[in-house]
Amino acid sequence: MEAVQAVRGMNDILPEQVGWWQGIESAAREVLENFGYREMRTPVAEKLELFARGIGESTDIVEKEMYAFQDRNGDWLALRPEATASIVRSYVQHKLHADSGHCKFYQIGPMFRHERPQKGRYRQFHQIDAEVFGLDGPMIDAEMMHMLDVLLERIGISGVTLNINSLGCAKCRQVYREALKSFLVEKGDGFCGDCMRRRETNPLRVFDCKVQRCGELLESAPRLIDYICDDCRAHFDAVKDGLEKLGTRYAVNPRIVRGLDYYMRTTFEVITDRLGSQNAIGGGGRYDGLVRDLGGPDVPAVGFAMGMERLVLLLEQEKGRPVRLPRCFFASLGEKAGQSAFLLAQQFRGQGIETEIDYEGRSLKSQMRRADKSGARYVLILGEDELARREIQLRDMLTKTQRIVPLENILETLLAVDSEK
RNA sequence: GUGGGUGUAGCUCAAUUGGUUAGAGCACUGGGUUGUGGCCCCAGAGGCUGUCGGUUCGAGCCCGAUCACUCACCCCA
Repeated sequence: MEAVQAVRGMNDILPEQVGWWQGIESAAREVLENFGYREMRTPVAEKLELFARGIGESTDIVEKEMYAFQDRNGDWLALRPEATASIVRSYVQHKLHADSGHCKFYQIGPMFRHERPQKGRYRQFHQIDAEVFGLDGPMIDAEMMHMLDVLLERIGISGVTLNINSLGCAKCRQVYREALKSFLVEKGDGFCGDCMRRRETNPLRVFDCKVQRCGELLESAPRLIDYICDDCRAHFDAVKDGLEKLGTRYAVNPRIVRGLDYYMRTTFEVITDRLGSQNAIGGGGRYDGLVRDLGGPDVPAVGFAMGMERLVLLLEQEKGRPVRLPRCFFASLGEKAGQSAFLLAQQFRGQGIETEIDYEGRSLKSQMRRADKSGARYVLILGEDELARREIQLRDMLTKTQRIVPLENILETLLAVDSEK
């Protein structure tokens, strides 16, 4: 009988790793709530149309990476490839914009893209996602990036760089696109095949190219920064000013272009050099037109997403795994003592003391070995002799000291001994 | 979707030019101590060498296919 395997690119997170995940999630909740964000949980599947409209028909995500399928009614659905479209949909559907001036939401959960897996990139992956609706000023852009900085520090990740850029608004970007396009045509066939193709489909993306020659040619390319209109420039300057006042270090990087259609003005990425070619651990930007495009009011918005797998990979490089250890381990000899130990262990757990026990009636030596491996600080040994005398042995595995305690006092004694340490 | 690399015990890896019964370390189980952990010693268990086909007297090793993993491209978190 052949065993069934997990789906390609969709991974189990086993107990020995789950500590990282719990740490990241609790840090994220703490920091985001602290900045006024509230959690929202949307379904993992949506109407296919939502993503097609929200992310952009011509993006790679929509064109070839979506988990799309027909349900039994024949409706086209898709597993969400990112969270923003869903959150916007929910925001519009429940008319949350009626509540107050602005809204801040976050969401933590799995996303799905049918790509070829590699290091730091999987078909089911997890994101921490935050969105703000109703604010068009630069302060929130700066605050959001600052929050990202705070969050990463709280999680315990260092050595990353915040790169920022401005894409301008629809108007100035149009002017720039034309200028860039004619530059690319002028330079002709010096560029790689991919860039030649991008020239027609999405010229801005040439800045993402990793081919060295293309990078060199682009040195003299027109810069978006020089083309953005006065309003956009003022916005960008104010974002940078805000970051400086908040003490958040950043680098202006004109190559931060982002793959989703809806971005405008501020875009940013948090980059690391320790993850191979998947170097972005988080990214986001402003998308003022999207809510309207998805049938809602004309509300400005900013958001970001962080890749949790990539955070875990970084944490693993830096530190040893966090392991959870039981406090107590019950060892017993004989059937009657085993029963008593079993009931005592439940009492301990009832008091919130993490407790493990041998269930199999093994030799004491073997139980001690297991106790040691479990990492428990205290072992409680109950044999027939102790039971007859209404006593129990309390052994401290660290100090290797052992004492006899009356059975009815064991809980209080343990609590007293443990709190001294 | 395209290209490279790798598949041998739970894990990390050996196995001479193709040659008899595929080994080791770690981990696991038991014992050395009638009831006491780590170190040490002894023993045990654990494998269709990813799968299918081919070449050969003979394949873990060579060839083909397939699957999986992995890295990179593309793209992105």
